[in-house]
Amino acid sequence: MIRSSCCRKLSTQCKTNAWTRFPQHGFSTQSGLFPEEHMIHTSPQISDFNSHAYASMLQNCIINGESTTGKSLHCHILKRGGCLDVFAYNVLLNMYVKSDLLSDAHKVFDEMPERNTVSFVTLIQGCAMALRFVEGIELFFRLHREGHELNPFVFTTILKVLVSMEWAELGWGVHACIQKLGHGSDAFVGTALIDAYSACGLVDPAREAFNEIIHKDMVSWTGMVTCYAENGFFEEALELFSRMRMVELKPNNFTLVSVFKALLGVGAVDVGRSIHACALKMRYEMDPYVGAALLDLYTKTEDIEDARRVFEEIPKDDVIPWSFMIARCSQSDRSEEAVELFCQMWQTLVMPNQFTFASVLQACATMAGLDLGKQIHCHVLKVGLDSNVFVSNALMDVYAKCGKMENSVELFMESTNRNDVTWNTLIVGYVQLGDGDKALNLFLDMLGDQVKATEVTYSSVLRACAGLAALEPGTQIHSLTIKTIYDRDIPVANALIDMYAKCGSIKEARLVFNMMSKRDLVSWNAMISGYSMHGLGVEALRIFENMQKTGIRADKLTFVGVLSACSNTGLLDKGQAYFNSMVYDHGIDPCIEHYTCMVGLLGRLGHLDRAVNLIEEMPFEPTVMVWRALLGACVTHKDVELGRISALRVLEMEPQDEATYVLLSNMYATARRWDNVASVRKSMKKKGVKKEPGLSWTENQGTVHYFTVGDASHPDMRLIYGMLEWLNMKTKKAGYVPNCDAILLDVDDDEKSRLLWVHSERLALAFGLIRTPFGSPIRIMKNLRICMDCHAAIKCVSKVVQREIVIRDINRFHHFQNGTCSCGDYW
DNA sequence: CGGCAACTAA
Repeated sequence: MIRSSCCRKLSTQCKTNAWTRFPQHGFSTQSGLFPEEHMIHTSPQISDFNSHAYASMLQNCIINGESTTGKSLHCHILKRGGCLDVFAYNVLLNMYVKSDLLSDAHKVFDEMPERNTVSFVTLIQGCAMALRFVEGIELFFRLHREGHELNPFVFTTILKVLVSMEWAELGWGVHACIQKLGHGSDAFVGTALIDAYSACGLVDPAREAFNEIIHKDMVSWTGMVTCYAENGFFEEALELFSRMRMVELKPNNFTLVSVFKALLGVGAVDVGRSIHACALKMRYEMDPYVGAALLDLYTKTEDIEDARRVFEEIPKDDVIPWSFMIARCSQSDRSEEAVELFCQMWQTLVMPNQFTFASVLQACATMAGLDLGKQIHCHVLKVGLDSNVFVSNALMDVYAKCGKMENSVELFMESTNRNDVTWNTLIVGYVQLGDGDKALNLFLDMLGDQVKATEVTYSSVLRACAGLAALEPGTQIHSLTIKTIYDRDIPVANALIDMYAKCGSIKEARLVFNMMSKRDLVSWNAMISGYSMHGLGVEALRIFENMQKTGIRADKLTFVGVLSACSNTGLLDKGQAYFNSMVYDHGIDPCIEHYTCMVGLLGRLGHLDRAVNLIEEMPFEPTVMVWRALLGACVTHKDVELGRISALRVLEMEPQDEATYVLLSNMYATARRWDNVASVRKSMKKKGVKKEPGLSWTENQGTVHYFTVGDASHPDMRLIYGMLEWLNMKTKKAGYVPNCDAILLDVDDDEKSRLLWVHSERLALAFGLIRTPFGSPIRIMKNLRICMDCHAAIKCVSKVVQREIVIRDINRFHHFQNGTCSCGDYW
């Protein structure tokens, strides 16, 4: 009687707690799986405290996922002071484990009057589900210590835990134990072993485990096929699959997934199609995993139509097929399609996840679709995924690629989750927009924030250095890459070659190139165009010939380098031959850059008529670069009329291009057509052409020293002007005659000569001569084309002072040495 | 009363 009243009391308690708060999980009369409330009091089994009845009711709770009901049953048992048998306790334990209530499970486990192997295995499962692997392992040891039976269930369970922990050492011990007990022949244990070895990439031991299984079932075969497929043994996977069919085991959906993966690995799409047909016959086409594997197969082999067909067929109530298609479209340059799919998905009410957003935003970034990006940004906020690091990185990338760095920075400032990609996105954004200074500052902040720089970081900041022609920072970053071993990364090494070449250290560039153990197309292209921009055409062509021997196929950019090397060096026959070879041997359609090189090459050697013919013949509208190339040739070869036409074409496209006015004026002056010189000056004034201030700079001991024309602001100015006086005297003696045509101002020749000697590049040169040790090269950068007279003067200086002088102007590098320049006086 | 295998990926 006492028991009964307790029970009544408890049942009302439970009713208020469970029934009112969770009506949907309460005692369900409709399901018929649980007795109605009054039945608890009247049921004879329960009043007799029948463990078996509780066990079966708890089992029903597990099947139906009714943890609340299970809990109240537990309450009943406790209140009645009842003592279940070990079987019923195990079911109770399992009920808590399956309801993700590990601490309750632990409590039950501790309170059980006796435990058996099943109790341990059940709790270990719970620990594994809650990712508390160490606890699981401890229970395994305790099970062993307390002398419970080590049956196959124990091993399948513990092997799974070990795989999750990636604890191989203990795995071997467990395998030894399995063999000692002879459980290796058990299909379940054997398959768990296969999976464990597969996860470690140990295919041979997995195969041994497979061979030991006496009665191999479907799962064992599939496990082994999967092991091969996962570890890149695609042929073996397919071979085992066909053997499996010979023993007349029908593959299931699991098998098919691995087979499709293996087929993708060997690129056998056609076989894939026939197995796809089998899958249809076996009605597995609606399995989401099979669907995803098929999408994987068809999208990776560029067979988008088949992929689309699969996609149309399979169920789309899950985010994965959508994400899959969107991701693959974004990655394979079908951004519009990716966006379209995203819109469709949005309408089906399937919730996009972080992957979906990251992928569709990637498509937006590729398309530079700002409005679209903003709309998706709104969706991201709505869904609350804006704090996800992948999504916010992708958003930052969209804004950066659309040139909206301020928005990108804003997101960066707000972000609470940052990783290396976050920093890289911003750095790459600045580099792409040509803001190298900001990129480098951000790199320093990144290092200060203890974020590890990656290959992407290094190659980007090196690109920034290349753009800024900043040799010293570039060299420092080079040492950082060596320290972190990232210098062995091909893109980083390629960026180093480019950086050294663009900073004037072509020898260092070659050194990096030589040190590379593996080179790709970009490495060769970087080296070829590096030599080309330094006027070392013969070296460039030698590199190109070596490249041919490696079997790496040349592309458009390779030939831009090769042809500009010919152009910069004046190798007409070779240039023509390479141009033909490009078209006929390499099957590359010439683009406007190739034609520009050829126009420059013909023009440089005085074949102005042929250059004009080529312009007329080429299948493109000539760009400003083409006309500039022709203008340069006209200046050199004193063809005033053609030069005038070329200059007008340039000015039509870029009316504010001061350099062109200067060239035009110089040309007229050389031809002594003074009235034309005056009209050029007039039209410059009329059009309000702003002279871009000429700026030259040189690095010295970590500081960049800038000079403008006639600059007197540098602290070493007295020394610099002293040096210039001395150079003036020495070069005059060595035969240098000032070319006053380079000065457009209407002043007398003495004054013109004086003005020439305060050109920014000469100030920088004088500073370099004062501040650098004898014998070391002097590197100067200029933001405009080097002036003709400076070019002549510096050639002379290089002989007088016996120093190598490297000047990078807006077009190329000039290596002055012993009275000559690597450009051969043509640039 | 307990155990083994498969999907996207910035």
